[in-house]
Amino acid sequence: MKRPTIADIAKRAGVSKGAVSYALNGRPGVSAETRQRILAIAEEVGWQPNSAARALSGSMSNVVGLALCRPARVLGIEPFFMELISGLEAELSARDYGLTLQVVADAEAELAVHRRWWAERRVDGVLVCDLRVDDPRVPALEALGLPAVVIGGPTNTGALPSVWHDDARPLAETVEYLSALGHRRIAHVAGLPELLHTRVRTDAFHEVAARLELPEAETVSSDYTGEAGARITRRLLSSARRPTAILYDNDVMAIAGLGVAQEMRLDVPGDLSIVAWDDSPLCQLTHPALTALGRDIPAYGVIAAKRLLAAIAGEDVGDYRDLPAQLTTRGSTGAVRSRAGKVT
Amino acid sequence: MKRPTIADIAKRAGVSKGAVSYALNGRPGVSAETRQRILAIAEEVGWQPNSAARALSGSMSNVVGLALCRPARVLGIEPFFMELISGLEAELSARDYGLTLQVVADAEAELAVHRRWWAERRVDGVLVCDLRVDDPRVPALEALGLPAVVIGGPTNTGALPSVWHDDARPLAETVEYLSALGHRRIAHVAGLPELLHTRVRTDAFHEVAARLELPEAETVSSDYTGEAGARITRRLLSSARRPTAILYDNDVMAIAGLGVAQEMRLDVPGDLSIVAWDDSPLCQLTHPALTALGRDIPAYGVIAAKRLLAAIAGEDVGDYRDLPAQLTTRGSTGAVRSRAGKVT
DNA sequence: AACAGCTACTGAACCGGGTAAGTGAACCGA
DNA sequence: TCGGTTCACTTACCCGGTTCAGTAGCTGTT
Repeated sequence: MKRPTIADIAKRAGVSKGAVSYALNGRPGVSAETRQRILAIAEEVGWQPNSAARALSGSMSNVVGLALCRPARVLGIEPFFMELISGLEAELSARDYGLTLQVVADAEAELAVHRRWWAERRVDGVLVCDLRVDDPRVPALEALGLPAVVIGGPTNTGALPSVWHDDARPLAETVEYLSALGHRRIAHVAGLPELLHTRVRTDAFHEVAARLELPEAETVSSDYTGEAGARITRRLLSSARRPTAILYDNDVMAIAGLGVAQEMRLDVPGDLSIVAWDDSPLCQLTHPALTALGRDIPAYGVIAAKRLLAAIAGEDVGDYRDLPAQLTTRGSTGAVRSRAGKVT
Repeated sequence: MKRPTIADIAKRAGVSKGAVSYALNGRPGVSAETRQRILAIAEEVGWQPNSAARALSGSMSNVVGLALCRPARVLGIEPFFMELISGLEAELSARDYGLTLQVVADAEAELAVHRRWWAERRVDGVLVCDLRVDDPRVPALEALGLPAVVIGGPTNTGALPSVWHDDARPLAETVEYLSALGHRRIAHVAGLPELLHTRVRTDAFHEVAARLELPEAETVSSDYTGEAGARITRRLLSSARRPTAILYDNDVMAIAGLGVAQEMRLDVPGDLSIVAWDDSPLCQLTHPALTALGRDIPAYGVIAAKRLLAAIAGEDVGDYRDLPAQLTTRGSTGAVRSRAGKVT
């Protein structure tokens, strides 16, 4: 019942601790015969290395950290994080790495957690989500020398490697698609304005709006909750010159927006087209189903984990550009009705 | 830049390592004056205990483990797990405990993870989710002597303490409520049949159906996905004697079911009443909004964490019964239409 | 003065691995 | 036959804390 140590194995094999250590780690210094004997005993007694002892002498914890700073409600309802975690986990556990998770209140708390993890040598590296426009974590992590991979970017990441994807192009393509369907008044319900990807999307939105000469393009910030999505949609649709298409920065808000439109007796897509960013299974459950910009999030997590492990191993990891989001058209988008079109 | 150790502090304070250890841990053996001096130095150099060294000598890792065995898609879309994790985390981090997460493929893999964690002394205790009817993890964890708290139960948990809530009563109340609204043909779209709570709910459903003399009460198993919910709903509503009310074991299936009903031009709640188990914000985004059985999941997580920490501390922890789910009625349930009622 | 009892420490062992340096025996070439 | 090399180990110490057994110095008691 007591957990065996290498000393126990050494005693049973009639060799020293050192020999056992060499044998178990596949290092030279023991004969093939002795190695076999030691491995057999280790197997028999169910030996596993004590992680603390390994971490203490090897100065590696074989753990990476992920701190999330979103309120419980949002974390729960956003499939993104769990899908990302699934992907991270798949890669980490395949390489015998653990993942520790901490939910924090804000960016300062997250930084404090990183510092503590580092000082306590609890993790070998961290993943940084929700990159902010002027993110205090980037210079702090650089100063600490704690291996880190930023999920997002690729700008504003300092010297930290990033795993990113281009949001500007898919956004432009989506607006171009809506424009081709005849939409002239398009609104963008964006996410938290302090997040970098919100900035990227918003900038791209205004740029393409200018290019396509859509002077009434409007961006509104939100907090990703369904309530915010509903409230903003209600306001947008109540205005005299209401938009004929709305692009939401997550699926929950898009679903809420669809609900508001239906409550206001607007036909989707006849009177209003809706596009969601983040194509989770939820998008297929509504009626009409939501046209959405989707990516393979677990795969993104796998890449991020691979890169972080490489960075921990001391490799010189550069930025990695993942595939951009793909627009999947479903029932929520369509051509502008002639009447609605005429108002323009 | 190099992280300070107690030896560094000892040198600067002109005392021995032991004295520093006593001072930093608030134990007797040093004068108040010396203690102050040592604490000041520790503060100044930013000392934090090396977690590996502590774990090695103290034989406590200050980490608890949570293994989840659901596919990425389901994990992402079920708010339950993230909300639970938020709650767990709130309590754990307040007590300087970490949470390690692992996503696994099946119950055997989960057990293997528990064994490894135990053998490597990586965790001080584990949380067990998704209790199965005949769960191999229970006897295995008992045999290991690894502190564990089962989230679910209270039966089939052997000698392990559980944090549970009664599903039978809320289910019965829900069926009684539907019955009072005139529903006679009620279906139950249950979750994975191997999960204990599915069994509890299903048994309760048939018991109350017998009591209320609803011979056509039917339970169908599912895998919690929206696709399953849609498929089963389509089949139920296509039958000659279709149900007038359906109770779904999670919100995603309920939303999918609502979609199918609307696609089939059935009025909700006129032709069909819908109740969802798990009241996430999603339930309020549909039209009509979903009547749902909800609980405070983060609070449940806090309790589970408290209990696990108590069990780790060697306290004799008993089962804890949390509040049962509360039915929140919204637009998706209503009285049976006379025409529909007559069919009975 | 002798002794007990206390405080405030010190020194060393210990947790369970990793690893550099050292050792004895076998082997090998000149 | 002897020095050099390699092999297969052993020895001993390290990682950074915790903890237990001393111990020196002071106080109080009789």
